[in-house]
This record gives sequence, C-alpha cells and structure tokens, in this order.
Amino acid sequence: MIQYSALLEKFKQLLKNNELKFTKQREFILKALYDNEGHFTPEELHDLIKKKAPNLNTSIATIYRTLGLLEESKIINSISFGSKGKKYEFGLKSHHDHLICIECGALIEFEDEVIETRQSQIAKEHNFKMTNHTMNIFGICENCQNTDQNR
Amino acid sequence: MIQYSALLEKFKQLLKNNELKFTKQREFILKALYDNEGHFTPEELHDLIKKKAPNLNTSIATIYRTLGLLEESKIINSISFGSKGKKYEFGLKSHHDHLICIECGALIEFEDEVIETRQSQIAKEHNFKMTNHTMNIFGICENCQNTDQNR
DNA sequence: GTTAGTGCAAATCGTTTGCACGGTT
DNA sequence: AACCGTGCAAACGATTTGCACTAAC
Repeated sequence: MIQYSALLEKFKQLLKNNELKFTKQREFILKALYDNEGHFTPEELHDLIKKKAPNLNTSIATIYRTLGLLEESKIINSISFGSKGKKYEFGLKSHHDHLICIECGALIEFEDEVIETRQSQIAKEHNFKMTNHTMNIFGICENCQNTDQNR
Repeated sequence: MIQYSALLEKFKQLLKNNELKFTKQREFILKALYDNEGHFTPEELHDLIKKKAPNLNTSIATIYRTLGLLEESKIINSISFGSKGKKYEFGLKSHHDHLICIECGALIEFEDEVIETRQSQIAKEHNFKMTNHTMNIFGICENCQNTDQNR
C-alpha cells in the first residue's frame, strides 16, 4: 500500500499538472479516504470531515467536487447503488471486486486472479481499450441468512 | 429465446399469482422490451411507448412502476450509471455481461463461461447466497478509438 | 494581483408518492 | 361493486451549478 506522504506528493503533482490548487479541503478529503478502510457515501464523508476538521466548514458541494476529481484521477473508486446513490473507497490498492448484501448493504471485498485475467482477455477480444472494470455479486450475506432464519 | 406468447402467459400468471392486474400499459412495456434489442433508460422507453401506443398516454410514473415490477420478477435487468440513471434490458436470455464505452455510452454484451463459474465459486466461498451478479468493463470502444485519432 | 476553489442556496435530474379517477377482475 | 393501476403534479433525495467571496498561487 502506498505511503501517505507519497500519495500526497502524487496528488500535489497531479494538481500542479492541471493548474489546480492544493487546498485544505482537498487534503482532508484525500486523507479521510486514505485513513479509513471502508466505503462511504458523500454524505458520510461530509460528516466525517466535519468531525475531523470542524473549523474548515467544508460544504457538501466541495465533497462532491473533490470526489469527482479523485475518481477521475483513479485515486478513489465508486460503487453505484442505482437511484440510492454511490459509495467511494480508496482506490490505490490491488484491484478487487465486491460482494454486496441486498438486505443489510454490507460490502465484502475479494480478489480473484482468474477473473482479472479473463477480463483483460475479453476486452482485447473486442478491441476494447479497457480503463476500468467492476464486478458485483449481489446476494444475502452469511449474517443476514442466519437472521432471516430466526424470524 | 422464449417465445413472446409464452412470455405473455408467464407474465399474466405472475400477475395473477400476486393479485395484480393485467393492463394495456404493462403489456406494451413488456412487449417494447421484448421486441427491442438493446438497453433503454426509463425516459427512452417512455418515448418508445408513446410512439407505439400514442392513444394509451402512458405516464413516466407507470413506466417506473412497471420496470420495478419486471425487474423484481427477473424478466428484465438493469445496469446502473451512478447519478446518470439506469438502463434496462430484456432479461430472459442467457446471462451475459457488458463492455461499456465511456465516450459514446455504447453497451456491448458478452458471455463468458469462465467468469460465470468463478462467480458462483466465490459466492460459495464467502457463504454468500448469490441472487444476481454483474460485470462491467469500462473503456473506449473500437469505434471511438478510431474517431479520436481523427481529431 | 490573478485565477481557481469555496460555501451557500437555488436549480436540476432521475425517481417516487399521494390522490382522485378509470379500468380490470 | 371492489380494488388495483393509472395519470398528474407535487415531493423527494442525490448531485450540480451560479454567484459573490476567499484563498492559493
């Protein structure tokens, strides 16, 4: 996993290259995503930042703007929940996919070499220049299966 | 591929079993999805229905309600585009996944036995009761790659 | 000092809902 | 006749945008 100092440098460079400015808000959002394992909605991230840096008074609009920027730069990933919004996670770790519980919304990550390889092959077969890929397995997690039985 | 008459029968049965009514609107929406290869937003489907059955005056609310119903019944599938909405496709065909062009929005379907098998295994390994799964490969389609060169 | 970023509130977009009426059973 | 489905318009929730002001360069 990338060191935070290296990440920060990378981010600053990225901003410079695009004539964008390095602001406290952007720094805190990046750090929040780096520090916290897990998947967050913009709203949740907003609350988190408000706790970490109350004096900064970061607005939800800035959260959205920065998340867009970070996702475009591949520093973070998003998982979409249809009309129920999106969740974001730090992205600079080995590629993985998700098991998503349709009852409790839990996200479980997994990595699979077989699938990774096959995806690249398929893209190539279709002359497709792959930039990204996602795999989601929906179902009922172990926990909820047990809970259901107790009803 | 299932015959339309069989599908219609299945649909009527489904409605009856749930004490729901068979209406012209529902029939037209089902038929539109059956007849048209491809992937549609609710809005696009609404326009399509308006053309096929202008006198029916189907509202967008009914489109949404029926799409929800059909998806729940596994007759159609949806692909989510984050805050940019969803697209729906007829679902009673062999399972497949999607290549999605991030420039023109084109959707290309593919089937892959290796991935299908692996997905089931992974779900099992995590004691996950799989109900559904999706794989999306994002990138630039052959067409757009060529177009880009001409700029 | 110039330019981009921010907070705020209003606007927008896709989707959902309450209600009175019309169609299916 | 009973009840569900519909159209309509209003409500909604997530996301985006215009604007005046502030901060980074």
